[in-house]
Amino acid sequence: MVDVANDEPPASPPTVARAPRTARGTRTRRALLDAAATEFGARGFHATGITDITRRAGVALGTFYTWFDSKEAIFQALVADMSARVRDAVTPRLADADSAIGRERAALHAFLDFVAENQLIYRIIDEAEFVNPESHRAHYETTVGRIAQRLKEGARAGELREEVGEVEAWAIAGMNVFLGLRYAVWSPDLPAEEVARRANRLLAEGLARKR
Amino acid sequence: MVDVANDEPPASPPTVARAPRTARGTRTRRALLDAAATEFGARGFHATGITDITRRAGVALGTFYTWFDSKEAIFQALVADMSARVRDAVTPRLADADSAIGRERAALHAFLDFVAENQLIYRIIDEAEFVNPESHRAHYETTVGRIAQRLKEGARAGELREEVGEVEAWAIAGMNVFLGLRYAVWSPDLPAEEVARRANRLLAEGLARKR
Amino acid sequence: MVDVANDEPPASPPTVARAPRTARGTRTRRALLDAAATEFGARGFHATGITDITRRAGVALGTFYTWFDSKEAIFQALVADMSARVRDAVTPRLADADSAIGRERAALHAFLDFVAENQLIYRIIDEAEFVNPESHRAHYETTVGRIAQRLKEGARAGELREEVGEVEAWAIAGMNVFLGLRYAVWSPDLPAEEVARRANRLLAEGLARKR
Amino acid sequence: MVDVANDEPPASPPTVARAPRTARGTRTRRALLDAAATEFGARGFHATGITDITRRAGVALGTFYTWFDSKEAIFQALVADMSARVRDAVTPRLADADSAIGRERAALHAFLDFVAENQLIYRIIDEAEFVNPESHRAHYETTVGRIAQRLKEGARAGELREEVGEVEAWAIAGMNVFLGLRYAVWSPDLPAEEVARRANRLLAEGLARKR
DNA sequence: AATGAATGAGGGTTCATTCAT
DNA sequence: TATGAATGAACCCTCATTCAT
Repeated sequence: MVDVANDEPPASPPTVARAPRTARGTRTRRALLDAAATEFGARGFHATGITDITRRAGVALGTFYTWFDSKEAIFQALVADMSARVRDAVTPRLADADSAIGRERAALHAFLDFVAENQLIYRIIDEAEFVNPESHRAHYETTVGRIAQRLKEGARAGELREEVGEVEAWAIAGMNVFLGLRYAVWSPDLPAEEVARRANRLLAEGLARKR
Repeated sequence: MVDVANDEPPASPPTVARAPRTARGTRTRRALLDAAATEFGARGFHATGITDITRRAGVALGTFYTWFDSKEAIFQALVADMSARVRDAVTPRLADADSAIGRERAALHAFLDFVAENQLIYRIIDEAEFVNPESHRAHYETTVGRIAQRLKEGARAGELREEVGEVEAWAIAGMNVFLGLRYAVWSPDLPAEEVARRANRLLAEGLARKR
Repeated sequence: MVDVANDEPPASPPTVARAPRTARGTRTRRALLDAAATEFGARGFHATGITDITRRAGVALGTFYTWFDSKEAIFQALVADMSARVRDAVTPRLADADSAIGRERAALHAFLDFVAENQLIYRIIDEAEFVNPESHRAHYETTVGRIAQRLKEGARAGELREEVGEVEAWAIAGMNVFLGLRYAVWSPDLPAEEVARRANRLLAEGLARKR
Repeated sequence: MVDVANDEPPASPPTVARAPRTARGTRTRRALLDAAATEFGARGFHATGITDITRRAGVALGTFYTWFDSKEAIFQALVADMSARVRDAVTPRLADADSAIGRERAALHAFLDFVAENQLIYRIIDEAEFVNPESHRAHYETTVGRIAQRLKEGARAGELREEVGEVEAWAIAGMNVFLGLRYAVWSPDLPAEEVARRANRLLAEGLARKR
């Protein structure tokens, strides 16, 4: 209610987080991010309290706010982090393949492995749709962009049909995510390799019986 | 507005909601479900308060608990309802097609139409993953079950490869959902028909260039 | 962060408080106001917690927010209340006097009595300058307006100098308030009557020695 | 900007602040006091954080506690400083007048000028009533003491009525403060000179019409 | 069945102060 | 002296749920 003159611009823009200026700060910030990943992964965004995070990180409650503006801010930082980690888990495995179709198989396989190893925290990305839609959308647009890029290269190389594009890339992303949820999170009753092989055959030749 | 009446005996345990015994009760219960669909769709589960629902339904706060045990209970009822509505929107359109592949095209097209017409409330199903995982999983297992069923029939009819099965069905479900999110919710920059056509060609013959 | 369509106007304007619809509600709201007056008066706005108020009122914490939007809202309501009570304590006493100058004496005397009887809670009005400047200013502008009105009438009646006006009214208000603080709140080492008599002589004839 | 240096031995107990032993220390302490004056003036005591002060002063947060024991301590130091500054602004102007009544006019005029030039930070003194009552009371008792002293001298000189004393001094103080708030802070719609002239005529001869 | 007031645990955030460097 | 990270008690407010009418 009280409103008086303020002759200064409001500090710095509300970016995702404050940058540490000391080694200790860097350590603490990292500990908070790791703890948050575990807690959000285990209980979800809404059921996780700041105290859950700080307790796991081994710091006092107030310390949280030294490094993050809010619960949403750390969540957003985590989504970006996860997004990068998925990419880093997939990219190097693409080199294993020597064809456009094979690269998609390698990508799915790597993705399934990553999800299996990070079952809980992987879901952070999907929860972002309901917590921080921007970062969720940003993640998937980037991901699909990379798939589309690969498809285009496959087409240029004469391996894939000419008109493959964004629609096909979104379709592949959807396939991968659902297969990950079903076979890496819910019930791993098929080996990742087998799942990747079958899905890849669909990509390669479709479902129709050969005449 | 949204018709969430449930004319079938509920598949879920009767703890979810109480059955009305008067016409007035039926109206009130319906009003609450409609209001909840709109509010959950617009703001999401956690940002929606019981008062948002009762205000929109035009009843007093306490009345909510005459009809539903909890916020989760009404959400769960809505998910079941949405699930049925998606099915009811898709099933009749399958008859338009005269081949196994064509049926998947019809299914996707119908799904995209449904999502476009129910953009906000459709997302209730996806949010269920983080609010009420059981109903989310139940929805997708049922949905995928139906797809798998169709694929099996296509195989039996000699149209599809022999070994199509669950993996392919999950892949299709994922494709459909992501294409819905991208082209029916986020930015409808391609007509549903075109999206369905391209995705269906992928299913029919894969991505590889024909030799 | 999540921002979705909202097709309704935001309920009612944030007036000072919600109007009770039942007798019980009226009682509760009154109890909260009384408790708040006592607590704010004793500890000041910032040192008073909502729990101090609800504890004294004998209701649960959450009940506070059934009747008031915020701590500031109840404070504002109290200032308006106090303002009216001061006026109601002073106005009837004006009739005791039969001259313009005499009316100012009666007013000050009544004011001193009021402050003495309500030492603590009277200060709420002054604290408003730093908590809710609008209501503070509103109170004093109204008060001074009433004084100025009386002075004008005295001038019209030929009792006071022609040009008495707003400046004189503010001067009188200041006198009264400081005399109240000093002789009714801090140390009542002179009877109200004596204080009023001396201050009134100043108003009547000034300080200069008669030649 | 604001000069809050205190060149005199502090009248208050030495717990209020630590004395600098180096030139650098002196500069830092001064910077903190200046920053605090600006911030407290602009936002009030409670809305001002230590970080607001240190940020404006250009020092690190921890440095604050090198020079002041607490937020209250620096506030108290500021009140004492403001009190001295008001006095220093008024005292020399008394020499302009050659009568007891004239001295009160000069005092009010000087006070109005001071308040106009220091609108925001002047209010620190009044906020002290709710932050640090002792210093607030000390300020006004000193101020009123000086006024009473002048009145006594006027009486001794035969210019003022015999019995002028403390009551009249409090009345004058109240007048001055309210006129300052109204005509120097809120809306300067009359020149200080005119305000002082009218208020002084009230002091000189009262309000009654001359017969 | 419906109403609207009452409940109180819980949660996110602030901020004066302390401390290790 | 200065720095900036760390601390944790305190606080306001929300909201799902209960209850008396």
